[in-house]
Amino acid sequence: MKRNSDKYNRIIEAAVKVFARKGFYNAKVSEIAKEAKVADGTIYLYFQNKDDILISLFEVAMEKILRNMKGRLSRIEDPIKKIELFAAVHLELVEKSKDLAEVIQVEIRQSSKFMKEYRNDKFIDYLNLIADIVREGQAKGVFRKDIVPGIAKRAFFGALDEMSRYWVLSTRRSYSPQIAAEQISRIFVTGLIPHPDHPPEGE
Amino acid sequence: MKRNSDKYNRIIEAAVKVFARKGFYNAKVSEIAKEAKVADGTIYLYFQNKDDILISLFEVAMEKILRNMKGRLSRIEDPIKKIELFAAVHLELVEKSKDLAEVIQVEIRQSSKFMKEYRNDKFIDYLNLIADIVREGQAKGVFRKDIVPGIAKRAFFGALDEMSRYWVLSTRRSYSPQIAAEQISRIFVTGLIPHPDHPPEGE
Amino acid sequence: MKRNSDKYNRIIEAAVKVFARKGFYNAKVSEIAKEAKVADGTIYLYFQNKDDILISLFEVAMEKILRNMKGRLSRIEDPIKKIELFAAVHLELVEKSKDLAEVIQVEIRQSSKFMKEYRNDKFIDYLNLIADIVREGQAKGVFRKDIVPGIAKRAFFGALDEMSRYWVLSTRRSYSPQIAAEQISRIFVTGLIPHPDHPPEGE
Amino acid sequence: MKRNSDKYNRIIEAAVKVFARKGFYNAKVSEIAKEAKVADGTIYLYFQNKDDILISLFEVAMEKILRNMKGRLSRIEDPIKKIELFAAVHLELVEKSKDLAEVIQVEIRQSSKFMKEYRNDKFIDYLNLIADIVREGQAKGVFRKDIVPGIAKRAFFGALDEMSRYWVLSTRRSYSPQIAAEQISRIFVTGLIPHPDHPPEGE
DNA sequence: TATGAATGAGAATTCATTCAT
DNA sequence: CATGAATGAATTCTCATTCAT
Repeated sequence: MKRNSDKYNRIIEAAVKVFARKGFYNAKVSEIAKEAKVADGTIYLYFQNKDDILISLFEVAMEKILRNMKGRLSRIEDPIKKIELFAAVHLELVEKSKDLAEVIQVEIRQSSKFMKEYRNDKFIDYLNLIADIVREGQAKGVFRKDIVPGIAKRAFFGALDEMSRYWVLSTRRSYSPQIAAEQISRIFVTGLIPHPDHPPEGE
Repeated sequence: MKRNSDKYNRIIEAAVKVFARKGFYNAKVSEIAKEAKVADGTIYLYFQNKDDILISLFEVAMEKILRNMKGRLSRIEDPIKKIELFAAVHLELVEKSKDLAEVIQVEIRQSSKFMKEYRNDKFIDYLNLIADIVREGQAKGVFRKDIVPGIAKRAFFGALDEMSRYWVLSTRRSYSPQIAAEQISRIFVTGLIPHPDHPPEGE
Repeated sequence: MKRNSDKYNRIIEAAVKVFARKGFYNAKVSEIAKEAKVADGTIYLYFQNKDDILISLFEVAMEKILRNMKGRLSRIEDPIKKIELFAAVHLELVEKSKDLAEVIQVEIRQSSKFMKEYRNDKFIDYLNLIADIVREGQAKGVFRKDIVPGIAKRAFFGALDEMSRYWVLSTRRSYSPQIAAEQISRIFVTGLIPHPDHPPEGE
Repeated sequence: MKRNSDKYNRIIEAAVKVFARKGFYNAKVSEIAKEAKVADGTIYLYFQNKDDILISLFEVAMEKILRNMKGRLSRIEDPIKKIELFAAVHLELVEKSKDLAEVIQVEIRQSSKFMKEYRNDKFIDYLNLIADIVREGQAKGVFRKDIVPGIAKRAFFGALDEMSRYWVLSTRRSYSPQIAAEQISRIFVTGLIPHPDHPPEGE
């Protein structure tokens, strides 16, 4: 419904704030309404129910994130640089949109309800960007062929995601997104073992 | 509370099942009681409230997991083998205790409520097992020194954890725990780039 | 809360009936809702909780009683007649509003909870109407000066109140409010001992 | 059951404390048990249920109070002195046994439940001690005959009782029991109007 | 479209009472 | 007699959702 209305977006934005603050189950619809400066009932003109707010919020956000990431990746050739870019962009985004990151991280995943009943295509697409990079690297002979892209994508995403969770849930933050991104992509690209062809960067 | 009785454990086990099936917020205390074959009120002789069931469950489980993992790691010297073992043991455990894994994954680690309000020492200890391996490897000159253990531990754990989430939340399972563990530790140890000293697949 | 609606008053009136019938602790909120013909939840739009219903009920009633009593007393000069009037009005009110009287009598007083935690200003004001009459009488030389108004007010109110309790809690009623009021004020004004200047009234 | 057992009395005494502290409805049987240093179940060997504790407590106490008051009154001839004695003894007792007084006052006498359902003979006997004094005074020509003893007894008791309530529920206490007793009996005996034969203050 | 008062289903928790030991 | 772990009925209050205005 009316996805472009001003109120639709206000409600989404309000929901991001409230869900991040309270968590999905402890957030009240009336609180979102208040934050969005609309009446409680108005929310039900734009969303079917509370669940639908969360799902819509997620889809709208992932749509944007996905488009952005695709665009940025398309301008690069080197699979290694793509991996590095993915990490950097992902963690910057988390850094810039803390509330949104928290909701996506915590609330969407938490609801086994959603993850089980709801086919999370956008998220799968996002993961597959990584698998595509890996496959591309393998085709180009840059990446080793004994790594399964379907596992590598989860491993790489999981690594970034755990870093995000740490930022999102703890108040302090020991490492900058740049450093974290660089470290994580370095581990993935060259591994923990010293690599003759790839001496550590910047040293 | 009187932890002597077997009722305490029966309730914990019932809670694992019910939380895994329904999620924390959709699980009813009376359902846990029924599953544990005790009266509703009995639960409150052993736990302060619903939250306390979840937290206790987590602590009891992490205690055991932590002790087991420590024991297994202590019998190995080689940091590379330790990384491989960690991955294998972690994923086997998830495989063996699906319900428990799901509850820990989804309901506790993903819960803003619990992760924000409650100091999760056991989990931190678990993560630090990884940091310790990395540090040890660096000290022995086996691992590169430009990797920050505090980031590596999260990256490695996150990779395993995302793999688990996939198993736990999807019904099908494309890869065996053994293969996943082996792949993930390979990526971490040697990276995506072909490594002259470490040809693929243990040859 | 929105006191404009007639629902507020309907709930108060329903609560008076139900509390009188069952007592505060044995009254169910759902019963009050039913009696007021509103949904259970509606009560919580107008009152914070069950306690608040009782307190609000009390304040609303005392407000009215206090205003009425003040108005009636202000039209009289003679302190003796004021004492007589107070007794008459108080007991008539009890007679006319049995349920309300019972709730005020029994439920509010009973709750040590309420009487201890809740500063019962309206009731104190009501008592002080009596102290004022006594003081006025002493100033005018009509009442003896060796009586402490702060004790006399409690003695007089207590006498009326015990009479009320008797009516409210027993089903039968041996004496009319008029006779009781007249007897009690007579005792207070002239005492038990035959008084030369004040021969018994009406004989 | 076993009214003379040590435990019976310990439970009664514990109940007095707990009911005074929390009120009947907010008092927990287990709390009484704890205070009495017996097991929860033991209470049910001596009392049928929670109500029965309150009623028994009341009967035991009234029995004693009644016997004491009767004994003291029987040693005096003058009805005026008897009135004075009654007031003094009643208020002293309240003073000495605060908890007990509060429970009788607030929890029993103010309880619709108990006062409606339960025929309160001991209390009626106590009130009738006053009626008897009045009647005796009237027979001896000391008290005026136009006062109805059945009303006077409630008025006098109510006056004392309101004074007690004040002490019991407020923490401070403005007047000593002696002064209050003396004032209240003075009002009852001679009234508010200056009385030629009875100048103030016992002269 | 927008409102927000009203609804009422639903669930956690308490605690008097029981009964096996 | 005494215990206290276990029971489960019972009730307040919340909050997503509706619908008359």
